Amino acid sequence: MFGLIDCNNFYASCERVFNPSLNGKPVVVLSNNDGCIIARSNEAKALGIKMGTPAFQIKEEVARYGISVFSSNYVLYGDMSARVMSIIAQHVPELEIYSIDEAFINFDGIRDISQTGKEVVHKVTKGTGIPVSLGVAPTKTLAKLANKYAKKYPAYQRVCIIDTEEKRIKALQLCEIGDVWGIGRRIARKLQAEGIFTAYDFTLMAQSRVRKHLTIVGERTWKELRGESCIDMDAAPPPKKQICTSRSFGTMIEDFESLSEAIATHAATCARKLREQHSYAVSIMVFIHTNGFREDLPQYWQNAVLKLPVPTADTIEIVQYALKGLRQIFLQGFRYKKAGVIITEITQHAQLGLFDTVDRNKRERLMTVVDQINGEHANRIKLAVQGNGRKWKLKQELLSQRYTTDLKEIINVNCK
DNA sequence: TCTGGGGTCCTAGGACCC
DNA sequence: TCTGGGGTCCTAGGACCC
Repeated sequence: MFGLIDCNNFYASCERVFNPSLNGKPVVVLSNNDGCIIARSNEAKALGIKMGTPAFQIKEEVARYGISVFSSNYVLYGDMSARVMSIIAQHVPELEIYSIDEAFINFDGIRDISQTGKEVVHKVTKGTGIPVSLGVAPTKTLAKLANKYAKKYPAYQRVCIIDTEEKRIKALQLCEIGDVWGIGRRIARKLQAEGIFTAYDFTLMAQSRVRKHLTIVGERTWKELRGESCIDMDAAPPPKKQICTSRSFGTMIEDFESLSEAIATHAATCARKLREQHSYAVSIMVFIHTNGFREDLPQYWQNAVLKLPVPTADTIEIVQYALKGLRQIFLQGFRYKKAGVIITEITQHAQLGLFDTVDRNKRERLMTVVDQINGEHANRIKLAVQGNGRKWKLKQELLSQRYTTDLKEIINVNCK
């Protein structure tokens, strides 16, 4: 049996842990640059605040209902996530961290799943202050579904188990087709046009028709919903095949100087991510573009791909090549909104070059030391060309404190 | 004024090979 | 009317996830 445990309204819940006066009140968290809504408390959902809505469009509701609004605080959420995951790991035989707020659990070999499940949910909530829910079923897709019901119906007390044919069919009949894991907006619309409205309807389709119209991806979902497990546990995720770092700017920028600071910073982040998974970049892509929403302004979207002479994870080298790419595509006279670096080709083996002029052993030792220091104090060591980001940094006007990772921002309790 | 960021997988079609 | 067959690799685009 598979379990899916996930944190309820994770980012909003993190903000509440350190600010209990927000309990019972509507809370929303914004995307990078304070752009749009990416997390909502139940109270905010009840007010009809939709996921993905641009922040400026809900100004009126914020004032009228007293909604608390936060910028994303990924340092805080990442740390809270690690705490949640480590508590879960203490109670179950196998754990697959699926995203910042979700994990699959392998319940094989556990005698009383209901008892263990309830215990895990209780321990996490007690240990971190983050409410979680658990769904259990014979396949991952059904576990996702069970999780939805664990959240939706209070009677389940946050743990819902689909362990009989009767429960499986009931769950499928109550589930709209678009709510199934693996069925997105496009395919949901396509299926609805053919008269398929629930997950149950979908499982009654002929396998050949599913295969033909939805490819083997849809076929897998179809099988999983029928109780045949096709998606296994993946305890140690394989190294990434592509690594991307990009950001929109807080304000639009025009000068090459600021753009190169941003590109250098993103390239340095990519290099660090590469080293974390012990990989090397074979080729990289640099892109810049203007603000597509501003139809009144001249537009420019461009990218450059560069092959590295020798596969590398060296910050200095990757930054050099990224800036070379930027020089190839930069044009004066546009107001840029976003820039990024993508490592498009990755290898696990550093093949040395015959005409290589870089002392790679020395550089690797240097990077190890840099990573060590930056591991303790983020961004303490960086290249001068990365600059200070004053002109292009993110907009984060509503940021909460990094309560758990910075002594200077630790929670302050006044006892009178 | 203001609209996120980082991934994966699959397919179709073209280029190229023997 | 007629134009091999079978295979690989690459890329762009589409779909999905959180």
